[in-house]
Order: sequence, then C-alpha cells, then structure tokens
Amino acid sequence: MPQVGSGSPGRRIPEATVERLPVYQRIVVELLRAGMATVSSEQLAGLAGVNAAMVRKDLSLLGSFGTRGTGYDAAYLASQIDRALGVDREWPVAVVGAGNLGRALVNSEGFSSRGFRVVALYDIDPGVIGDPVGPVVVRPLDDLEDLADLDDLADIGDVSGEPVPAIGVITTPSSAAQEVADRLVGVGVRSILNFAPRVLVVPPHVLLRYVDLSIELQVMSFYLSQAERHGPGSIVERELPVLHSVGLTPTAEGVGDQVLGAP
Amino acid sequence: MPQVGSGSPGRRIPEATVERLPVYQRIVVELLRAGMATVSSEQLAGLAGVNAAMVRKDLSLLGSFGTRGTGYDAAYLASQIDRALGVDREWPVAVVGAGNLGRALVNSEGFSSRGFRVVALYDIDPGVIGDPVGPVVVRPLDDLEDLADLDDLADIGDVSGEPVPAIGVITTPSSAAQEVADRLVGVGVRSILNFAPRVLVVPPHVLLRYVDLSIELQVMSFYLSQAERHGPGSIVERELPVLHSVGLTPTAEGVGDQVLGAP
DNA sequence: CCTTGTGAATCTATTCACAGCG
DNA sequence: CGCTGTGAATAGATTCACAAGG
Repeated sequence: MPQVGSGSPGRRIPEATVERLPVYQRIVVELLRAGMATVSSEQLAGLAGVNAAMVRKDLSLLGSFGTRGTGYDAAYLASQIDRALGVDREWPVAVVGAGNLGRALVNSEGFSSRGFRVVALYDIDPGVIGDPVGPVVVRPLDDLEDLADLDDLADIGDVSGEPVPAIGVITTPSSAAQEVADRLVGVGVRSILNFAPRVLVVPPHVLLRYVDLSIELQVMSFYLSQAERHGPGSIVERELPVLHSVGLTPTAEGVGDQVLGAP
Repeated sequence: MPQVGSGSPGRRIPEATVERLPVYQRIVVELLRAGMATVSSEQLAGLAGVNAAMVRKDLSLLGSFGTRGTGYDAAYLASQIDRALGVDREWPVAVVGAGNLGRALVNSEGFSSRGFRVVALYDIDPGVIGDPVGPVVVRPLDDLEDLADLDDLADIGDVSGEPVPAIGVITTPSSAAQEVADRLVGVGVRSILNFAPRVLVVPPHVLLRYVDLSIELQVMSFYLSQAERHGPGSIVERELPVLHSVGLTPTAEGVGDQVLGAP
C-alpha cells in the first residue's frame, strides 16, 4: 500500500481532493488577477461551489499555511497547490491526432499555463503534416518512434531524466486509438489520456485515463429531464451536483478479451 | 426537496450513478457492435473499471431487467440507460465559439450519437462566418438573439415545446464567456456547459456546468509525481483512481462580487 | 450452476462545531 | 474578533455476501 501525501506533510491526499485542487487553483489565479492578495476558505468555497470546511480540510492536507483571522496568501496558495499537483515543473506531452480536438488542446491556454508543454503533434493525414499548430508542427505518425530524439524535448530542463514525454494524449478517431496507444507504450510513454471514445488496453504500469466530452452533456440531459418530470418551474435548483466526471478507466484484466472474445 | 428516480421505479438516482451511466452505455454499445447480445455485470464492471456489485446496484436503480443466470440484454440495457439519462430524445444544442474546440464538439460523434443535435454555431470572427461545420454553418454572433426562430429547430420533433435550445455550449475565449452566457440566458437557454476557463455567473434557475480539459492532465500529473516520489518502478498500480472529474460549478451567491468586489 | 438484486457491513467523503492562534 | 485547522458526527458511496430466480 503505497500512496503518501504530496509535499511537506506526510498526509495522504484523497482522490476527491486531488480533483478539487485544480479548481481551487484556477479560482485563486482569477482572484490574484483581480488584485486580491489573500483568500478566505469562505470565498474559495463560494466560488468553487463547495463547503468552506471542505476547502480548509483540503488545503490543510497540503500543509498549514493559512493565517488565522486573515485567510490564505493567494500567491503562496497557488504555488502550494501547483507543488502538490506536481505541476510546479514542465511535463512534456505528445499529442497524437491533429484534428480539431488535438489542435484545440495544443493551443489551449489551460495546457500551456499549467506546465504541460506539447513537444510533438502527430497525424497520419499527409494533408496536415507540416501545419504549424501552436508551438509545434504536425509530424507524420510514422515518426512516432523517434519521440525520444526530439529536439524540443532537450529544451526542457531534462525534467527528470525522462527519455520520452511522460504523457501521451490521443485525439485520433476511435478506430486508430488502440494502435496509437500500443505505439506510445512501445516508445516508453508512461501515461495516456484518451479522448477517443474507445476502451483501450495497456500494460498495468501505464496510467490510462479517459475523457469523454459528451458525458457532461449527458449528465446535463439527466438533470434537465428530471426538472421536466417535476413540472416546469420546479427546476432542481441547488439540489444540483457540483463536481462531475467525464471519464472511465478500465482495469487491466482481460479488457480486450471481453470485447473481442469468445468465452 | 424534489429529486426522484428517473424512470419506472420511483428510486432516486444518486449523482455518482448518473455519472457512471454514460460509461456503461458506451461499453454496452461497443459490445453490441462486437456482436454480443447479453452482458453480465462482471463484464461491464471489468470494462468500466468498477466493482460488479456496483454495476448491479446502479442498474437496479433503473428497474430490474436483468436475467438471473444470464445477465442483461444488451440492446434493452442500452435503451434503458438512455431513457434514464433522458437522451432517448433529441436535445437541441447551440454552440458559441467556432474555434477548434467548438468545431471538434460539433463534429464529435459523441454529441451526435447521443441525441445532442447542434442547431446553431456562432462566432464573432467574420473570417469564419459562413464556414460549414458538420451539420451547420457558422453564424454571426449578432444573430444569437434569433435563436428562437431557427429553422433547424423546427425540424426536431418539437422536443418538448421548447422555444429555444435547452442547452448552450460556450467554447469562446474566456474573455467573452460571461457576455455570451448572459446573452444565452437572455434568449431563454436553460442550461449552459462552459469550456472557457472562467467562473461564470448565471441566475439560479439556469443549470451551469464547467469542463476544464486540463484538469484531467493535472490529476495525471499528481499521480505521476506520486509515482516518482515512491521511486521509479513503484508506480502506483491499481491504487489509481478510476472515475474523475473535470469541472467545477459555483453556487449562485455573490460570485461576481467576490471576484470583483471590495469587502 | 450462473448471475441478478439487495440488505448489512465497510469504507470514504463531507459537514459540523469549536478550540486555538494571529 | 475572524478565520484556520481539525476531531467528532453524519451522510453517502462502495463492497460484501448471500438468498432467490431462471
């Protein structure tokens, strides 16, 4: 049973907290931009849509750096959250699939501002190879195996002696997703974020997470239907959920077998 | 305290279950395509990365339509999940922002195949107005107020007497997000899905959900750092989380005040 | 014999409430 | 005083384990 807290205090950080940290971070940055030097748990809670006690509990897991009677120093808080999340450094990211979604991600402020540096973008379509997209140029998928030799990779302060980007992002059509995943694993990528609507199989040492952009919409659909069933006007008000998922992650065991296999 | 179950049985469906339903749905559809007529909770659980008992509990909330000794009829299961989610009909959706993300969503199979029909796509950039994107053409943002008069809207079997799309999706730069939200609310849109990295304020009767594509990556960063801290090789294996969030939803109260306001 | 459906047990997350510190 | 940090209390979600059905 591994799993220990993140930074100074040896506390274990629960998954639920990990998922709220980016939310707090974003709010703190907005508040900083608005000129505030300190934030109270009350403020953060209001903006994040959660209970103030939860904010305090979450933040206390990163260490005790609030000031009683005042709140948290916004700038310091932001840096501590980043440290806990491990985004106080640059993570090189390779994106496969230069369609609209891939391009959107490569260009997204969220990626670049949070320490995710896209070092390569691949596509199989000769028509887009060579296109400049944000900081990179679309490479032919066949070059994927050269991921380790990337120039750009050297620019990053050699992150942690990584020979290849730690993170691969798949934004291909679902038909190509498994092959791409296999090849990413083959070159040594340690974690994969899959946007293709397809269940993938990877070795157990590879961290695999899924994002399905339509799940949020489906959850919305549920609550809209709900509201209708209770008659117009009875919109579910603040009975509504606050944090929500968009993904699924299968365990390693026999996933492919089940999809493809006879008994 | 409203909130009742979704379909036949009067049971209340917990948020956690609602978020897993789209996951099951997707898997069932994949299995159907692979030619399977029935699914067991065990199979479903393996592919979704959750416990089989949880699958059964989740599905039992939609009614008891499994067959003991056999499993669930895949096609029927899919239809029941859709009904529970309220996607057994078409939801008209308006997307604002025809950048890469907006285009990706409009074209996404996930949207169209799950009953979300994009009836309008708006942008402010004259350079892209008129571009065909999937089933629609980019309209000038100034036409947003005409949302109610849309031809396409009439095509849909008048969903539920809705005068305007029930769902608005914001994929603009964050600087424009609040104004767009205000205008969507102004024309009567009842729920908004915001991809812009900005906290928004809407009246309490409007359902607002957020998606931040970088949150998943940040959660990954956390677990990668974790793994490193425990030394290479000690990758956190199946201690890893399975379902995860990408959003935040603030409560209505004084959100704007807090961001902008003096005490 | 296999798999569902579900009460009871467990585990996890959230909220309360207050002592303690700046 | 006001606000953090946190034990204790509560609520909620997950897993166990098994009775019952096809």
